[in-house]
This record gives sequence, structure tokens and C-alpha cells, in this order.
Amino acid sequence: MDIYHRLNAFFGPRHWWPGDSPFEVMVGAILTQNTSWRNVEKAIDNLSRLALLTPEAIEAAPTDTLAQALRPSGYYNIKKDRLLSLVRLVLENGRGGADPEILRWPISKLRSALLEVKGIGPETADSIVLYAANKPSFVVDLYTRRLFSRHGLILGSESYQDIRSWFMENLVCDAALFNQYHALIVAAGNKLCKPKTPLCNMCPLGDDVFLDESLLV
DNA sequence: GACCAGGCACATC
DNA sequence: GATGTGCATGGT
Repeated sequence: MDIYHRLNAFFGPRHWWPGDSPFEVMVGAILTQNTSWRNVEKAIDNLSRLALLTPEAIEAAPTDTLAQALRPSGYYNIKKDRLLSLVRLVLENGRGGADPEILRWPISKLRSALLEVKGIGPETADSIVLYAANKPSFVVDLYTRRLFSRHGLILGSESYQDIRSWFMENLVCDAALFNQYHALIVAAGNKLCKPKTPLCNMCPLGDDVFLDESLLV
């Protein structure tokens, strides 16, 4: 069985990304930078209680209030600025609200616009394109590098672009597939493929993944 | 108390 | 192009 189906059989449907609206997904993508999702949830709960889950509300909020709401997710001063930068992009380009207009843009236009925002790098941009806009852009993260390098499929030191291209050239271009695949990789990384357990005997990929094994048949 | 978490910008070589 | 550092909270 190929890699995707092994993971899928083990973990089942992941229903990513958790969030009540596309804009909340965008916010989560910023807040989860180098941060566990558990802590991000606390910050999003704070924003929700303060009714700060629209771009308009975030822009209008006192910056101190915003920063304090973000505290549980760490790097709260930086993330406050990054959220405001993202909000600015949204509000300068059409309807804001819970489902911003820019999410209708074509993938390449949306992705490059996001990458020009200070504080949004390739992973955050791809997370927004895939999980907020529901368009096929593969997300590469720490867990992707760890899982696939540990099984000898990549070195792990490749550039973000190289790894993303490798996935996208070897997969059918489909948002639902990219969505579930990345979610499965994170599930494996969170639950089994931990930093201090290089070879996990519970890994659904087992120890018999070979260099030529396909990502998806 | 050390290590880790769904990164990114910036300085330096 | 590669490597190092600051940013910060909360769980294990």
C-alpha cells in the first residue's frame, strides 16, 4: 500500500482545519507558527470572547488588548503585528468579514500576495491557501520533514520549495487530497513520530518504506 | 528543569 | 546559500 493510504487507514479522516470561518483559519495559521495548537486554541478563544474574529474588529481593537488576547500562543507581540499586516492585506482588497474576498483569488495571485505580507512565510501562506481558501497548495511543515526524512524519502535539508514541488509533482492536484494528506502527516508527527523516538515501532509506515515507494497510487 | 511546539525575519559569514 | 538568533507561552 502506498504512503497516503497507510496513513489514511491508520488515522482516518482528520477533518482539518479546525475553525468556524475562513478568517478564523487565517488567524490560526499565524498563531500556530512554531506553537502547539493547544496554545493557539486558548488565544482564539480569547479573540472569540472579545469578538475579534473579523479583520475589521482586529484592526479597530486597541493593540494592547489584541496582544494580551494572543498571549497564550506565545510570541504575542510579533504575532499581533503579523495579524495586523494580514488584516491590512484583506481590508485593502475587497470585502473582509468572516470570509474575505481575497480567498476567491486564483492560487498564484493569492499565494504571492500572502508571501509579501511581513510575517507570512511559505508554510503559513500555503496553510491559508489550502485550509482557508480551499485551493490545492501543498503544505510542508516540520512534521513533513521529520516523517519523510526518517523513512529515507527525503534528506530533510531540502528547501521548502523543493519539498513542496516533490509532493505536488507526484500527487493529483486536489485540495481535498492535500488537505487530508497534510493532516495525516501532522497526526503521525503529533502522536507517533516524535523527536526522541527516531524509529517508532507503532509507526503506520512501519520500517519497510522504500525510496521508490509512491506517495499515492 | 530541559525539551518541544502545525515559523519567520534579520544579521552575519 | 548556509547558519545562528530573537521572539514567549504552556504541556510533557
